[in-house]
Amino acid sequence: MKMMDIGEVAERTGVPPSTLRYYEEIGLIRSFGRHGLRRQFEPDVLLRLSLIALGKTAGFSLVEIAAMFRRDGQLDLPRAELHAKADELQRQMVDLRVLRDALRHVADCPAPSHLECPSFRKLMKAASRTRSPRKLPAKART
Amino acid sequence: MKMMDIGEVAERTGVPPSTLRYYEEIGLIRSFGRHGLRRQFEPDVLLRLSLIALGKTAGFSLVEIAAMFRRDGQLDLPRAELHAKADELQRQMVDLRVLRDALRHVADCPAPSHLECPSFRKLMKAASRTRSPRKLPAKART
DNA sequence: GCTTGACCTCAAGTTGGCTTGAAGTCGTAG
DNA sequence: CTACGACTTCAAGCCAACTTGAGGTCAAGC
Repeated sequence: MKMMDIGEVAERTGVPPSTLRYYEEIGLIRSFGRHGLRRQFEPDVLLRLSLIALGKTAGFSLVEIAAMFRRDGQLDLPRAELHAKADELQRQMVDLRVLRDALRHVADCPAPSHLECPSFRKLMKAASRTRSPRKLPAKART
Repeated sequence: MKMMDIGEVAERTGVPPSTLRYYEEIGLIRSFGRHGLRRQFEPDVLLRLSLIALGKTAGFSLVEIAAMFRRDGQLDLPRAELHAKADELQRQMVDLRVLRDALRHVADCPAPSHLECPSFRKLMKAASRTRSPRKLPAKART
């Protein structure tokens, strides 16, 4: 039962204390009582934070992620939704490929104006067919 | 010189008038004078909006996109940067593939608890190595 | 027993990309 | 000529996911 202070959790996960408090506030994680004022976290929380990170990377909102945990901490993953998500990622990959090719073309095309280059226009058209992209959550740590 | 009202532009691009006004406000598009109060847009703007959409799909912010246009409407993209961007997209694709596979596994794995499934844990680890994901801008119109 | 510094709360602020609402203008079809 | 409806402005609101700041608490090491 080695409990951790919020600072230790932060250090071990890279998730800042303010965020951990926020996560607790919205019910995404739980602390196990206090030591004085201080929240005490069970080691459990580390795994849970990994799962949260995974979910975020996949483009789920915090609310969606919260819904995937059962009260016992087990995952309760909506299979159909996961498949949908995987398919969405697949489409995103296709879009990215088109885009990547477009950028590469633009970088190498000798045409005086990209806007007049037929193959660029074609690539653009392909790209404009893309599905509404879901937000891949940011936090590019700049 | 067939000018368009904002409504026509909206209809032809799917971008709502409020957004078009917002884009003009931040200098992302321009209108060519007014007819009475009404903005008049040149057909040009349609192409420009396609490019903007393309940029958004690639994960560029509106500010970044704005920086890619020269005053004459031409694109101004340094080759090196474009290649870098393309490479970034490539990495993003790889990350997405890992994630997609992880999701598919989770959706289909018969293990009683994902947390105990070795291959899930492995996928999680792989996913947690992913680069900082670029924001694919959202606003899936729900 | 006192200082220290890691924690605490709560409210408010931030960012990006828009949307909404109220109140006003104006070209055109009838 | 008048009504209509498509436009206009401007300020404010919204959302997610946090962060920041002010002011307070408290356990542990000296």
